Formats: sequence, structure tokens, C-alpha cells
Amino acid sequence: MDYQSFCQKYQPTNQQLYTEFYQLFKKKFSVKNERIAVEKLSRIIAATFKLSASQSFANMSLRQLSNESGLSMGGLYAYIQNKRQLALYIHEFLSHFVIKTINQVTNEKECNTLECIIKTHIYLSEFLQPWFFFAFMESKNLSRDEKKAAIQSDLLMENKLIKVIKLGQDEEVYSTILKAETVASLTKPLLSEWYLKRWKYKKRDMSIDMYCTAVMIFIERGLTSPHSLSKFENHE
Amino acid sequence: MDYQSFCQKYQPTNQQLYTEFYQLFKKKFSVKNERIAVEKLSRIIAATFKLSASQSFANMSLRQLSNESGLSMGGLYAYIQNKRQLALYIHEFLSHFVIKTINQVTNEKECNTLECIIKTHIYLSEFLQPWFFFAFMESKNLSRDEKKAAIQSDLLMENKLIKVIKLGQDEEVYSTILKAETVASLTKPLLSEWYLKRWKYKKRDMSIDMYCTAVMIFIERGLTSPHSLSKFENHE
DNA sequence: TAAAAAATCGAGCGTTCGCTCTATATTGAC
DNA sequence: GTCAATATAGAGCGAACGCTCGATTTTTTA
Repeated sequence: MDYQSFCQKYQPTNQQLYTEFYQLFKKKFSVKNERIAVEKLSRIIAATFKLSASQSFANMSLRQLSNESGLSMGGLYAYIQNKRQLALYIHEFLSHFVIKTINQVTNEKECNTLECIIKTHIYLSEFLQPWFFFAFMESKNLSRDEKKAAIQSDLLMENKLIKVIKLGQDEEVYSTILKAETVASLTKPLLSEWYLKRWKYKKRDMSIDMYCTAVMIFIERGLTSPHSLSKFENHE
Repeated sequence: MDYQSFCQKYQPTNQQLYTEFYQLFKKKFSVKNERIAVEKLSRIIAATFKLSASQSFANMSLRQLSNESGLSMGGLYAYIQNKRQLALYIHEFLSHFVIKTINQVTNEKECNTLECIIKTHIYLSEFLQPWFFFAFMESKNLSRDEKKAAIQSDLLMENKLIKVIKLGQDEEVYSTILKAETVASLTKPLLSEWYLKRWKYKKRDMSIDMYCTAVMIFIERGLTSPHSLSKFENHE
């Protein structure tokens, strides 16, 4: 699996993405025409990402959002009840979408390896980069319950990691020197790194598949040279 | 080196920390009495961390800050020219303090190993956790030039990592399958993880030195079991 | 193509913001 | 204890905020 083939299977068009978004929160919107709503939602969310990436969601005013999205203040409020709700929509949809995709991918039998789970996360965070970035940065402004809901996809990912690492440990392919939970916890920031510091790797001309390979090598065999591997043999 | 011995050498008291803070920005404060200033600055910064951790710096109002710190609005403005400046002080002082300490530590000869550099960062981020957390979360609100200044300590850390990894690679202790720059880039999020998700490890009763050990094992030898190490021998 | 329904507009509301400024309190030198 | 010098208080300023609502435009229906 590489990024291109993943996209063909799982990356929705903008149209598809915001149709799904619209369907999920249909009841809350006063706009009933799907075609119109999808178009406007797409512009609202895009503007939200642009503005809150350069400042932050809190610093973004609804007048800025109105300008950037091309909707009037009133138009905006046909889609959001209030500013806070807008952030909640983003958190909730991302969690929904990630869970859906992870389940789709891991239901395919050949895709229950560590590499596959990691790639799924990194690939998802590539074409949904602004979503992931936003969710990471703004999650601390959520209430207790909201955070719990938004973190669901994170927990699913962590559990999938733990499960597959434990499997490898049982089969003695993976070392048990670290608990599977610990390895999973240390793996996750390597996944976040890609969407948090993407400009850094763009500048270095490191492609997403090169990054995935690097992460896999790093996780699986670490820094130690084969020349000095013998010292580990004594550990058991 | 463990956390306790590190603290004895390098952790300042609150008094010392804010005296250094006061000295660094002396010119900017209208308050000339050091004793008074140190006491007030300590309260202002502590209140800033408390409020912007639960909301965000942007969402924190100066009236809240006034309440939390116990100073009046006027009192507050004897120490800060404006809200933005307060954030700049924090970024700038942290960078200053981290650079100073890293240089101190790595000037000791026995302390130029990968482990030592990593531990220095994690230990620093432990007793300065709110500072690191704040700097990470709020850095994107800085202007181009301000960001450049605030990121200096980060660059120093990264360069120290690269240098020591290259050394290990030259001595064939470390593998060259990944470029030193790549390994350093992947190491950094493991350091941030500690101050970004500290509650998580607190809850698991994972001490800071256990975390350091886990990171070192993870970086140096990865996940692969000694039982299956032979497959790497073919790589060269 | 006319009427009804749906969607959008943006000036304006009350509130809160960052910040100032004068009056008051506290401090230190003699 | 007195008097400058220093530090703090908090009401009040204009600006910007989130948000509303009646007027208007666009779309759908028949």
C-alpha cells in the first residue's frame, strides 16, 4: 500500500466529504437544500482552517470568517448556532470520519499489520491535514464530555496499535522489553509529527511514503547498527 | 544522571527563576524594586499558565488574569506593555533558559551522549512543563521574526542531536539506514510528548526516569526482538 | 410567470475586550 | 515622622466582539 493507492480507495472528493458532513449534522442546519449547503459548508470550513492556522480559532473573529468565506454574518449563522459549535462540528466530523476509515481499512484481512495501521493514520492525516491540525490545537478548549467524544478516534487508533504490537510480541517478532502500551504511546507522536510539522518535511523534499518508511524503520529497529547488535543477545 | 541529580544542579528555585526573568527584561518594566517585581512576575506568569492551559492564551482576558494573579489592571500594566508582549516574554525567556542550560550540560565532557541530551531536554521540560506547553501551543501566533527567535532553543537541541547521532554513525555504533537529520526529527516529538501529555503518564504511574528509559530503548533498538534480528544482517 | 418558500444580507444590539489614566496607597531615605 | 519616589487601584474609554433580526434576494413550486 502506498499513498496513491490509498487515496484511490479512501479519499473522498471535496463534494463527497462535505456531503457526508452535511448528512451528519443535517438536523442542526436551517438550510435544507443539500447542493447549496455542501457548497457553503465547504467554504466555511476552509475559511475556518485558513484563519485559525495563522492565528488561532479563538483569535478568529466571525467577521473575518464572513469575509474569508464570502458569506454574510447572517448567512454564516444559517449553518452554525454559535462560534463554539463550529469547532465542535469539526472535531466531531473528523472523529467520525477517521473511525469509519480505520474500520474499513482494518477489516481487509491483509491490512492488520503495524505498518498498515500506521500508514492509514499518516495517509488520513495527509489529505485531512487541516482537520488534524485544528483538532490537535483546539482540543484543549473542549469541555470534559466534548473532549471525550473527540478523542474516540485517537483511542481506537491506540487500541489497534496495542493489539497488533501484542500480537507481534506473542509471536516473538517484537521485543517485550517495552510494554505494548508504551510502544503505542511513543508511536503516536511520530504520527502527529507529520501533520503538525508538515512544512518541515515539504521543505526537505521528503515525500509521505519516505516519511512512512522512516517511521517504520525507526519503530522497528531503532538506531542501533547491525554491527553492534550482538550486545542485545545477552538480554534474554 | 537521573532526574533528582539533574535538579540539584540545574533546577532554580522559583525565586531564582523569576529573578533571572526580571533581569532579562529589566528595561521594559516600570517597577524598579527587584524584590517586588520578582514576586509579582511570578504571580502573573503562574496565572497566565493556569488560565491559558484551561482555555488558551487568546481566550484569556486580562480581567481574568488580574483576578487570578491578584493584581489590578493597572498593576498588571506595570509589568506588561500589552497582552501580546506577555506571551513574547514567556517565549523569549524559555528559549534563553533552555539554551543556557543545554550549553551548561553539554560542556561537561561526560555529557555529550545521545542519552544525556535527550535526558536534559526531558528533565528541563519537567520542571518547566507549563512553559514548554505554552510555547508549543502559542508559537503559531507569533510573527515570522518572533517565531525565529523563539525557535532558537529548538534548533540548538536538534543540532546537538544530529551531531551526536552522526558521531555514533561514524563509529558504526548507530545504523546509517536513516539520515541523522531524520532520526533527530523523529526523536523530537518523543521529547514533546512528555510535556504535552504529561497527565497521561502520571495516570499510568510512569515516572520521568522510566519514560526516559523507554524513549532510549525505543530510539536505540526499536521494536524488533533479538530473536528476529538476523534479518537485518543482510542489509549491508 | 406569479406566489410561496428558502436562503442571504448587513446594520445594529448589548457585551466584553485591551488598555489608560488619575487618584490613592506603599515604600525607602533622611 | 516626613516627604519624594515608587507602585497599585479600578472606573472608564473606544473598539471589536458574538450574535440577531427585519429587509431583501434567490430558488422552487405550480
